[in-house]
Amino acid sequence: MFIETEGRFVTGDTPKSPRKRQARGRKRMAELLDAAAEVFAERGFTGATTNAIAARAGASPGTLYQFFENKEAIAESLMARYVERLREAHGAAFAPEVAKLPLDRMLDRVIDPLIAFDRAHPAFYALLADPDLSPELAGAKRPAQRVMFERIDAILEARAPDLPPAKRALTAQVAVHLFRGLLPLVMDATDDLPEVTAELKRALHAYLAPAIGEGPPE
Amino acid sequence: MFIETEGRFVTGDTPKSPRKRQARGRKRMAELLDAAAEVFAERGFTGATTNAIAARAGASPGTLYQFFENKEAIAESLMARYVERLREAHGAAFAPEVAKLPLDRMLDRVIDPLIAFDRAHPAFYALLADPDLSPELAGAKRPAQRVMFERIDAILEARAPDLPPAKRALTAQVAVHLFRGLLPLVMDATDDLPEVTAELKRALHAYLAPAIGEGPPE
DNA sequence: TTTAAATGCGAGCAACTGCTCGCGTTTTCA
DNA sequence: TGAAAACGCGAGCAGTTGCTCGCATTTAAA
Repeated sequence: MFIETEGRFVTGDTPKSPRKRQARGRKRMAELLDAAAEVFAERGFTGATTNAIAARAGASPGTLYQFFENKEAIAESLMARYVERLREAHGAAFAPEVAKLPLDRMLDRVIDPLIAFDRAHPAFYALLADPDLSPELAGAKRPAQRVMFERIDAILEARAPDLPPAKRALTAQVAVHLFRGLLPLVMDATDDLPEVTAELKRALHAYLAPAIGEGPPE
Repeated sequence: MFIETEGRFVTGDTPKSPRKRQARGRKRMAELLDAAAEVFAERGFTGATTNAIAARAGASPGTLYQFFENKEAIAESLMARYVERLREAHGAAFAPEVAKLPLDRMLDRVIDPLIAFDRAHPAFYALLADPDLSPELAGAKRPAQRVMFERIDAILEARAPDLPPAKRALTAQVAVHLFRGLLPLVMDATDDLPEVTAELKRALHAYLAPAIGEGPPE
């Protein structure tokens, strides 16, 4: 029926019978993903070694490959986990009511949790920012990009219903990239995080205000 | 006295005697850098193979390593070359007079050549965007970042002399990152390049206008 | 012309890395 | 309880990659 961890279908091939994971096995997978997050955050995707990930999790390479087809699959699973956590943790930031807030309030509600998430999960940022894996891991990155894009697009639709969809999509994409452009500053910030955050909001506010207005739509 | 291609000094060690390059040798170096630019653009830094670079230049690995200490040095030389070209080609975009233009004109003068340069030199973008090499190649990336930062900072100083230096530096850095954030869209754009460019300018205009005003300082 | 330095080659080394395979242990389930 | 399945190990394979080394050729200087 289905395959765990994004199993892929090969032409003319029935999907491999899904392996029945025991509680112990699922725990190991989680541990391996935790370890992978650490190593990816430290060395990036290409710099990370599957042996190192296994060792970090206190497991052997053989064990790792019992749960993940290959290195790429590890990153994919990790990204899937992040996307899931992002949805559940910050779906509230994009609740319908948010679209009715004044622009500055809205930005607070959207930006603050996102920054907190990125800073709490450096591997998420490392994988997203790494262009090496674009061809192979595009499939893993895309959902994460989608999450942000779609929700911002939805907010824009609520705020500026008259904006043509193409223009709205462009605006949403630009907004996402503006945010991501400042992420390096946000990630490196220490004492000056509040200032950098304020500047990020200022930039987004300035860009979005002409398109959707300062206040809520009447 | 000095060492070619960013020779480094090791503690308690006299710099290696600089090698006297012949015209033939300098030409080979240029060819190798051209080849490196192609391969870096196609595969990124880690994905690029020194053997592939040598082959692309019609040279052997041994020849390559006669001119470059190691793979990292290739990227460093290439970045140095780009920084030099950037300075000479677009120094005009940052001429003193530019600071006296209205903001939108100023952005045209600064942004258009930068976009043209980035699109003409994909390896430049590939190396700048690649986070893998951050630790090792930070030294090679920094000058490139500096070029943009310092000049924008200079413009800001001319336009808003009353802005505290710390605040001005932050604004300049944010502006650079906003630009870089939209670079992926700019690089991938085909038909819609004009729209993306316009959006980039819109964003920068909106962010900078409050700080330095629409028109030239009186 | 002589000679030392610069250029050039390419087989191949040493190290690394993703991943496998054989085998032993633990858990599930009938 | 017994077998099948899941879990676990780690030595090590196969492939890759940055880089070297011995040697040949070309060029610059004396």
